[in-house]
Amino acid sequence: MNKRVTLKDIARATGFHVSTVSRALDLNSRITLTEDVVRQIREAADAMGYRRNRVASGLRTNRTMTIGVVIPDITNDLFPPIVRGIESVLEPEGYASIIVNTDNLPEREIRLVDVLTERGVDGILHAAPLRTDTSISGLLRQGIPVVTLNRRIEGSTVPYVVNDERAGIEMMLRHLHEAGHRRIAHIAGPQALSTGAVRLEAFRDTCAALGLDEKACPIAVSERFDDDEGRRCAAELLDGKAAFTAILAANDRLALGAIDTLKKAGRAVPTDVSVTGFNDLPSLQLIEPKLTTIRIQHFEAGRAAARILLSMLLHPEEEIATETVLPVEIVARESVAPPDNRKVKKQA
Amino acid sequence: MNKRVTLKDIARATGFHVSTVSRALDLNSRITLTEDVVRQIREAADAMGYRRNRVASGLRTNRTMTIGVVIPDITNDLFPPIVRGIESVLEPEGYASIIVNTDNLPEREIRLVDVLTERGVDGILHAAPLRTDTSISGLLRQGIPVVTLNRRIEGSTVPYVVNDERAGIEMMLRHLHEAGHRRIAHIAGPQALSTGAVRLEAFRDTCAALGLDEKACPIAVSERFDDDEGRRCAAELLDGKAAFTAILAANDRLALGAIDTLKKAGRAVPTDVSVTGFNDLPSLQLIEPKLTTIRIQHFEAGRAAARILLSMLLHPEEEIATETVLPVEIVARESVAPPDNRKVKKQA
DNA sequence: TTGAAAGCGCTAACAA
DNA sequence: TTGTTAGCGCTTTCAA
Repeated sequence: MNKRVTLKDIARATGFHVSTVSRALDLNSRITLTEDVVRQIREAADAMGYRRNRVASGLRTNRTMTIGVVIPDITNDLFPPIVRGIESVLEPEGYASIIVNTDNLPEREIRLVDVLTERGVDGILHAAPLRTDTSISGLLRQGIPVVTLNRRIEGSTVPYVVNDERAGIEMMLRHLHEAGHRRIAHIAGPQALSTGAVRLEAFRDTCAALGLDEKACPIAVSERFDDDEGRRCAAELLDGKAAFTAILAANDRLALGAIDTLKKAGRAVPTDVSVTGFNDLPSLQLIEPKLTTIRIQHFEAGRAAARILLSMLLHPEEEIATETVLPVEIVARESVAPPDNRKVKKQA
Repeated sequence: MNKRVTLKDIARATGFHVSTVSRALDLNSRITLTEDVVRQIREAADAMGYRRNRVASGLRTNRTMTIGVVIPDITNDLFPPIVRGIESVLEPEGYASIIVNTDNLPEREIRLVDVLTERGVDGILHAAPLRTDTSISGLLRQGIPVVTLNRRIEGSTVPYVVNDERAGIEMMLRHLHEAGHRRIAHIAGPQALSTGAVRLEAFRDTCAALGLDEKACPIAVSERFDDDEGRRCAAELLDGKAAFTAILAANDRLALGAIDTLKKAGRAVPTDVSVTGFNDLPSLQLIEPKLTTIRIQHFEAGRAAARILLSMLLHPEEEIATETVLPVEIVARESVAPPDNRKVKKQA
C-alpha cells in the first residue's frame, strides 16, 4: 500500500525543483529544458512509478481530460457502437469518458448532467437528447462545449451529428412503392424523441410525394422503440379499417414485434405483408425472416461527434462543422415482396 | 458563459467565512451550526446555482466519488446489463463511473487502468480480467479497492462475484444426457479467459461423472466467443472422426455459429443434432431454433459487485463477502431433442 | 458555534 | 534554462 509518488518526491530524489520536474514531464511544454535534465527526471519518474495526479492538475488547469457521454440506455443495442466510436477518437488524445444513462427521463437527465459538471468534464457528447431541451442551454451558459448526436437542437448553435433519417425513410418507402405496394402502414416511433418525429414526418411527406392516398397509409404511434410496442401497434393496424400490404416500421425492434403479431394473426411475412425496419441491428442477421432495413452509421456518428468536440476543446477559435449528416443506405433482405393484389381486394 | 459559483462567492454574498459555508453545505457534517445560518447559506447557494467542485474536493479529501469500470467490450451484449447493474447501486450513493474497454488486450488493460488511477477513482470494478493478472496486483499495491466480476483471482484476497458456471455446464450436460445423448461435443471458449477454461473443465469433469467415453466427447476450442468461431469449430467437429448427436457450446454466440454451419452441412437442429448455449442473450428469443441455454444474472452480478465495493469504500474495517457465486438456471427451449440413434450408427 | 489558516498536487506567471 | 511563488476550490485542524 505505497503512497502515491508526487512531483515533490521526484524533486527530492533528483534535486530539481517541482516546477522543473513538472515541465520535464509535460510532453507539450513550450519551455525548453536541458536535454540531460529532462532525461534524468524522466528516468527517475519511471523508476519511481510516477503517475500524474489529474485531479490536482485538473484543479489547476481547469481541464480534467474527461468528457461526459449522455445516452438513453447502454443496454439499447444502438448505443454501444456509438460509445466505442467516441472512445476511438478521444482515448488516443488522453481523454476518458464518464457515461450516464438517462432512460429518456428529463429529471434523470438533469441530475446526471449535474453529476458530469460537478466532476468538471471538459465537454459533453449528448446522444439523443429529448425534443424539448432539458440540459443543453444550461451547459452552454456554463461555457461547457456540447455536441449532440442523433438529433439537432433547433434554433441553436450546438453542433450536431445525425443520420440522414429523412432520406432513409424516403428510400424505404420508394423501395416498397417500386415493389408494387400502394397501401403502406407506418408504425411510428415515440413522438417525444426526434427520431420518432422526423421519421413520421418523412413518411407523410414521401406518401404525399408518391401520390399515395392518406387513407391507404394508416399510422400507429408507439410509446417506446421496443418489440412489445411493435406488437401492440401491429395489432392496432390489423384492427383498423384500412387495409395494407406493407408495414414500414420506424425501427427494427418495432418491425420485429410487428412481424410477431402478423405471424400470430396468420399473415406470412413477406408473402402476405411486407415489413421493413430501420437501424440494421447486428442481431438481425440471425433472425428469420431477414429484415429489410436502413443501415445507419452508429460507430461513425460517435467518431464524428467526438472529433467535433475535440476540435472545440483544442481550437476554440476555429470554425467547426455545426451540421454533420451521415448518409444511410438501404439493406434489401427478405422481408419485402410484391403485394398479392388478390388478397388485398378480398380484404378491403 | 457565467463563471462557476464557488464557496468563496457564497461566503462573500452571505458574509460568512468559506469554512462555515463549506460546513453548512456538507450534508453529513458532524459539526453543528446554527440552524438559521445553515438555512441562510443553503438558500444563497441555491439562488446562486452553486454546484460543488468535486475536482477540488477530491484533491483535498482524496475521494473523487468516481469509480472505474473495466470491461472487455461494451458492444458485447453481456456487459451493458452488468454496467447498468453497477450503476443502479452506485449512482444513488453519488458515484459516477468511468468505463473503459480492454478488448481483452493486456497492453490496453494496463494503459486504461492507468487512465483510471490517474483520475483518482475511489475503486475499481473489474469485469472479466484475463487469466494471468495484468493490473490487479498493481492496484492493490496502490491501495485501490478492487472487486472482480465474472472471474476470481486465484490465491488472492480480491473479492469476486461469479456466476455458477460449473453448475451451469453440469446441468446442461445432464440435460442432454437425460434426453438420451451419449456422444456430446463441446465447443470450448478461449482458454485465455476464465469463462472458457472453467466451462471446459466442468465439461470434462461432468463427462467423467456421467461415465461418458472421452472419445465420444470431442472438443473444439475457439479463439473468440463469437459466431465465426462457432462456425469454424462446428466445421472442425464435423470433419473429425468422432460422431456426435449434440453440441454443448460454451456460449450462445458459439452455439449460433455452430447451428449455421450445421444447417449448411445439411444437419437439422435439433432433429439431427441438438445444440445448447450459455448466457441467454436477450436476442435469442427471436432466433430460430430457439436456443436451449443457461441463464446467468448479468444485472445482478453488477449489483452484487458494486455493493461489495461500496462497503469496502464506506466501511473499510468491516468484513466483506470475498466470494459471491450467483446461481444459474437452465432455459429449455427448442434446440434439444432426443438423438436419432439410427443416424448416428450410420454415420459412425 | 464560527473564523483563520494550511495544504491536497499541480501549473504557470514572474524572477533570476 | 531553472527556481520562486502563488493559487486553483475545497476540507479540516486549530484557535477564538
